[in-house]
Amino acid sequence: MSPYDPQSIERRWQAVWAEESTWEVANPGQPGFDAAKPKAYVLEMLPYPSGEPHVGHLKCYAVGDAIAHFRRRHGFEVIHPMGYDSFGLPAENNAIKTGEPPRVATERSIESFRRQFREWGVSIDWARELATHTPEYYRWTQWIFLQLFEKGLAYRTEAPVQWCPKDATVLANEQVVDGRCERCGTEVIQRSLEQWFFRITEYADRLLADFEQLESWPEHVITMQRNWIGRSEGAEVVFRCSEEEVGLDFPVFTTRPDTLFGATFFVLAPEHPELMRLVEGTPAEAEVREYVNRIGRESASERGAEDREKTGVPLGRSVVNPVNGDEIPMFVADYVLMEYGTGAIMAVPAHDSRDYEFAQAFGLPLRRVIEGEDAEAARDSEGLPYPGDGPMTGSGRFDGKGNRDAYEEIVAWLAAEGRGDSAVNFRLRDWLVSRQRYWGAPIPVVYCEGCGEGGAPAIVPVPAEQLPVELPEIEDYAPQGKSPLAAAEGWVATECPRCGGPARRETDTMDTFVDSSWYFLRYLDSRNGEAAWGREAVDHWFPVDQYIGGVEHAILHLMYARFFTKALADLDLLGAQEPFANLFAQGMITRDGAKMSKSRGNTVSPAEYVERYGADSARTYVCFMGPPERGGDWTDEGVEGVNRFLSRLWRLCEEVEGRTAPSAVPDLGEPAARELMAKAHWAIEKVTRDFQRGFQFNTAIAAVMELVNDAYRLKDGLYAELRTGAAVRFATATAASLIFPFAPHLGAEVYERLRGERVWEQPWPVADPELLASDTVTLIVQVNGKLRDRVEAPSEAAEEELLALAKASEKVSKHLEGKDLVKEIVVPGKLVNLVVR
RNA sequence: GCCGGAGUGGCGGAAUUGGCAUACGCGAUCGACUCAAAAUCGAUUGCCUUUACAGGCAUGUGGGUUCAAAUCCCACCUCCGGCACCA
Repeated sequence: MSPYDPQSIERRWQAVWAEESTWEVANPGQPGFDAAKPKAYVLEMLPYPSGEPHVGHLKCYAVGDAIAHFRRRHGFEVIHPMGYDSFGLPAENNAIKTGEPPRVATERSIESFRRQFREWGVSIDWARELATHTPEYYRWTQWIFLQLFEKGLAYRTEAPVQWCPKDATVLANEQVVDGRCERCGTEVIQRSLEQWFFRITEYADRLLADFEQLESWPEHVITMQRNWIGRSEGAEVVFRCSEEEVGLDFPVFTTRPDTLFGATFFVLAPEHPELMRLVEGTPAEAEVREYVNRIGRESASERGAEDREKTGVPLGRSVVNPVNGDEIPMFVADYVLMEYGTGAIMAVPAHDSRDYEFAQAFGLPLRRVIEGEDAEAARDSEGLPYPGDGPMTGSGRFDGKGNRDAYEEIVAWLAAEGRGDSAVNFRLRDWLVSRQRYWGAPIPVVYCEGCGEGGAPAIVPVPAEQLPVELPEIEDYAPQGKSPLAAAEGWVATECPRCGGPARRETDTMDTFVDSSWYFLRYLDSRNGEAAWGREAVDHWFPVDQYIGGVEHAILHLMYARFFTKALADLDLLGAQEPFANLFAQGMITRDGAKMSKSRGNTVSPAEYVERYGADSARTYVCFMGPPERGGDWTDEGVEGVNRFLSRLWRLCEEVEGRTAPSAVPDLGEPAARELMAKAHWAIEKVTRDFQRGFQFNTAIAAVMELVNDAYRLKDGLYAELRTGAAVRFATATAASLIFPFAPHLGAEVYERLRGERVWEQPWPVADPELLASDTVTLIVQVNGKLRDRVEAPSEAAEEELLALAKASEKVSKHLEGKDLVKEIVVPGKLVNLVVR
């Protein structure tokens, strides 16, 4: 008997799958396309190729591959492609440090990922492979940009933006975490720059509403996106700064129009565009200017600090409260944010904690307009600020009404007067997509003086037939506040496609999240040189039936991809509104309880384990560690345990092959054989159910382990007879069949040896209900809910019979003596509970 | 502060959704094989009392519903994740 040698088994099957292109599927209209088969699009998030794959990748693709195999064997035509998200900052930063062109490092890394995915035995349709940094791909990224531009969904404007001084680039709001750059951790500063945006805010309502259309997404991912979009309902109300002063209208957004009568002052954000106009030439000007400059120099995290004192400067101006005509003083203060609402607020210190703090600091009056539960206390300023509900007070004709009712009436009244209206506000900002970096897809527009008007050059899109706008080779990748592309003079200077005159290329590139917002469409027709995709292919395969990836992309990538899908559907380029019907968010693997990082030195290299124990052990282990949606701590002992199980299956196979006949039919008359057969069918049932109920792979694998353990325990007694030995062969082949989605190489090997067939071509086994049902049941007999005895009973027995058997037990009757039987509960085939007093 | 998720052995975690709590794996202890080790195989492994038979107590805490609760209800505690001066 030879020992389990994963290396040779795995090499053998990988060669078969590569030679036979086993996992390639045809598109509609292509030879080999089977229209009768239902389709399943199984997709894992594409990797960012940097260095070598890590355990997170192993887990993601192990989970995804198990699902793909499971669906295939349920009769689905499974499309399971792979690609690389190969543009991005790390490759470029590496280039700045080492001088090695990003393309070279990236392609080396892709080669390593590709090789390892093959070594892991992942069932990928390699004919569809793509990389986002190739001109064949980014040509279409640029084409999509132009489609959005034509629709007005891509636009260029000057805006205050988040700027990372270290990476010398603008960041999307989503890439700023705690006021720091998500990538390098440097504190972000605010700058005002001309930038390209995608109008994702136009889709805010649909992005919220269409959660309904999703089949199965983790609740917390939906919640995170919902929080991020941050829809709030309220009213926009106009406060006017009188003609005698400056004659300007200041709209504010409020979620509490019911507190309008309580507004005692008014605050503008330091970035508010009308701010300087209000104080120009007044005594307040110098102080306001100094305040604004000081705030401008502060970082986002300083400004957002938790226990920050309220600061501000009075403007010496006032606005009129439209509900009561009161003149209230204006301030500038940094607790008001320009990015949210209108950058101006009405301050109601009696009912808002932030306004309250500011009022305390500046000695401003409070005005209570909603009584709390305790009307007595409401007379003085006890319990303020009060955020709750109650009857109105100090609000003219609304006094005495509930504040919720007053809310509606006040909004209606303002609308009738033309001083306000109900309004909805979102936290979501438009998506800033331009980056002043080299390693990305160039934005396909040129600036033409000749076509421009009034001195400003015109933005002229590059015509689709001239795409791609290829990224030029450059020598210096270091950013100098503008894109390194700006230095490639020969590339920047071009011809205007509209007038033929001299023009200059846009030197910014696109955020890599743009590349990954549509790759799942390109897979469906990745060799198409005429279009981004053929409509027939997309209509057949799209949307993705099962998407798998880390939670770290719960907001950014997933929301951008949803936005793209909707925008492309609106352009009639595809038929679906949502890209991912089902989402599975895998948990993170840690080592020694901590996140893996190079600096901590606790990284796990999958290649090392694949070499030592085989890909099957490594893959099965990451699925067995715990529920895959949760994280887990990697231990070497754990991998060894799984390896032990697989080699036990291997030894069982070797033994069974030599000691049983392939054609023998298991004898169900022999109790041990029957027990083992029943166990095999129980395992089929269990694994199938665990798959269907949210990919509970840990328990599915445990069931196969149990089956193998039982086969091991019973085998020696069964080999004696040909017909009973057949049960061991059956159990072993079944175990191979069930473990195949996790350990495909060994699964295929064992199955082929015992059955002479390729396991992936076999339908998923179905449990025989007759074998699952047993002749006898073990009756659990309880007295007053406490376990007293276990009694064997025929499974067909009637209720009275079961009761009689239960009472006949010696242990039970002991507890019944001298007591009244109050109630008898019989759960058929399971349990008898006798209630006594 | 708001929203979401979770608390079960020494550890990762099971429990057919109200019916034998702790499957499976790790770790630990003992034994077989061996000159020895590795590998493998077998046994034990929630806590307490008991030589044993047996009994009692255990699913974060306290209460409730029920013949029966890890599971349902109420209150509380703790941990993790997301958002947060968002008007």
